Amino acid sequence: MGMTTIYDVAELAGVSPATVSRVFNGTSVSVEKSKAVRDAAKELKFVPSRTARTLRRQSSEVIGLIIPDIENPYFTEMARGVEDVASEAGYSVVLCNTDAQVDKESTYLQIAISENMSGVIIATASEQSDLDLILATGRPVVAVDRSTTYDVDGVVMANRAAGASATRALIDAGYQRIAYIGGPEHIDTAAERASGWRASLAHAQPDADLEALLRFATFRVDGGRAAMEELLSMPEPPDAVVAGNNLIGVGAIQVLTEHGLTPPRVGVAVIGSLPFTTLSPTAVTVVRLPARHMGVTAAKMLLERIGGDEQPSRTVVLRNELRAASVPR
Amino acid sequence: MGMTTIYDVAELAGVSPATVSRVFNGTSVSVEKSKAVRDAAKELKFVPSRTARTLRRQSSEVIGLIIPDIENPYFTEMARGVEDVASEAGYSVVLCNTDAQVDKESTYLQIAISENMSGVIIATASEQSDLDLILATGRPVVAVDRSTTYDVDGVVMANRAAGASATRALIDAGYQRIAYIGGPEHIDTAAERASGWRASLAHAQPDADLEALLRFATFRVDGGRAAMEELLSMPEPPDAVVAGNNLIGVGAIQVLTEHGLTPPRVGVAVIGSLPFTTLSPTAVTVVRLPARHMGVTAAKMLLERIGGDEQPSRTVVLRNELRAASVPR
DNA sequence: ATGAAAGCGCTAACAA
DNA sequence: TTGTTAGCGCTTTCAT
Repeated sequence: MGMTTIYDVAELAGVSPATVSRVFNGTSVSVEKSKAVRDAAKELKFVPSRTARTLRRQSSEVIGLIIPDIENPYFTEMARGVEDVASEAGYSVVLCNTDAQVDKESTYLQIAISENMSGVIIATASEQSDLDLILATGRPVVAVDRSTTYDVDGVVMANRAAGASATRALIDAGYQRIAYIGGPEHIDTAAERASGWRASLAHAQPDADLEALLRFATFRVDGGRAAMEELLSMPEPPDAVVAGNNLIGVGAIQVLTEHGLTPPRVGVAVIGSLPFTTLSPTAVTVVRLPARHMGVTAAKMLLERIGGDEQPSRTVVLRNELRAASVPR
Repeated sequence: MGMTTIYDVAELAGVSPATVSRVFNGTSVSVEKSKAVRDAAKELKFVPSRTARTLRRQSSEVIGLIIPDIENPYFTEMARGVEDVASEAGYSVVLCNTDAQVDKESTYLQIAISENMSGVIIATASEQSDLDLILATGRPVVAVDRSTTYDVDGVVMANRAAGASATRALIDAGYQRIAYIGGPEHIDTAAERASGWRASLAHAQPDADLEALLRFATFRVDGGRAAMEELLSMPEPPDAVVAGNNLIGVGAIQVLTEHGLTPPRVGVAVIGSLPFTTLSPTAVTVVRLPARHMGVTAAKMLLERIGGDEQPSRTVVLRNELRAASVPR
């Protein structure tokens, strides 16, 4: 029960505790002693205490990944990217789910400090997110998906371009009344994507009443469902819709299917991938967002900062990839 | 940069470090001193070091959740359940993704020990999984989804029943040649679900050649796709299929859709939910597995053990819920 | 109720 | 190369 320590190993191996520590940290130790230590460690099933090491070093090989919705495949795909890079570098990743609540987010940021994590990658819960405390500790922070008002590194999608090209694909396919269901207005990604839709549509149809075709929802399946129902109940319903994220897209398509309006009868373009869709892949236009790549990029940037990189903060904007529906209307 | 400690707070508040500690641990301190300490702590933006506390106490308010596939919604749904219960009790959850690899799993189990986590919830990567080391430390372990040969608490689904009722639903709907695509044969959940299928089908069709209709795949979308393609290329293809998990189901339905055999033209029953499907919910039979509930149950059991509960180990089997397709063939 | 002091397991500066 | 030793920040006995 009482864990075995470097002192136990040292005694069995006939060396000092410091030598044991050195063996496990790769600093110069003679071959014989090194072997003696390893043998003793194996014999005693020694597992070094990260806790003690962290306390001593004032830093742990752990990075925090703070996201608003762990059940959204977009974020889990990103988490995979982060994890792959981090574990390659010997870091472990603590995944924290905020449910888009600022107070939960604050708690996790405190924990990051309190556990001496070396850095944090965060998709902020809202504009209200408070990074002051963690930045005051000098820990590096990388913002993903959403940008912040803080002077930190960031990795974001080309959101306006995504909204624009999704919309253009529907225009090119001949749809006339193209609605937009976006995420919460106060989230910058949502606003930017909507502005891309607005620009494309205004360009093609200068006289269209855009605001009548615009809905804001939560970034969740039920948000997409509710907004789609509402759009269908309009006196003059849209003949196509752009979904502001993957889950909204799922909800919208579900409702359309239930109403017998399976795409492409009503045109659908989704910003974000639908990894678990059962639709024919050619029925819906998708603007693929490179979520995994976002995670990989963020993790690399964070590790550079942890390594002492002091250059001015950067924001990387990731290109997205249009896959237009190929089935004729 | 150097973090503020209880010593700094103590000095500002004019008390001893021990008193500061007591304030943050809820032991008896006079009202005035308590207030002085809180004020000083706020002023200095004091964040107590979990690392130091963990080292001293030899235990941290962290539980490890080790799963084979973080991108599978089944596991993220479960993670939500774990997280909700844990954070309610003041614990944080570290999510560890093993990719179904035993060596990654061992690494995470070592980290759990090394970080003094209070316990672990694990969906084992395989039969080879090695829990000896962590059990030797006396830490509680709860096995989820898959059972183990170790004497630990467990929470599992009623897998055989799930396989049987999925199959029966297809039989009742009038399908004749009902294939099965299961997960890897060596994983017990996969084997049990398959045996449920086998039993139901053998009962209804004593002369059927079951093995010709059985395929094993990975528990992933591509596994389902490959197996379904193979089934369709048989001289006498099946007219229905049972998918051994959610991702296999997605893959199978994708392939069917691409071949113009949208359910219910070919009958489909899936063991597990399809949270992001865009199908009409009535076209496919689903055996809902209560993943969130599994997480909740496991977390509660683990917390009881952490609290000192010493009763003999238990395994909870969770009931599932059949939602038969309601669209006629 | 409060303070003094020891020590959790490790690392790193200093000596040898 | 190796050992000795002083903490990292906290909790917790033991006195007071």
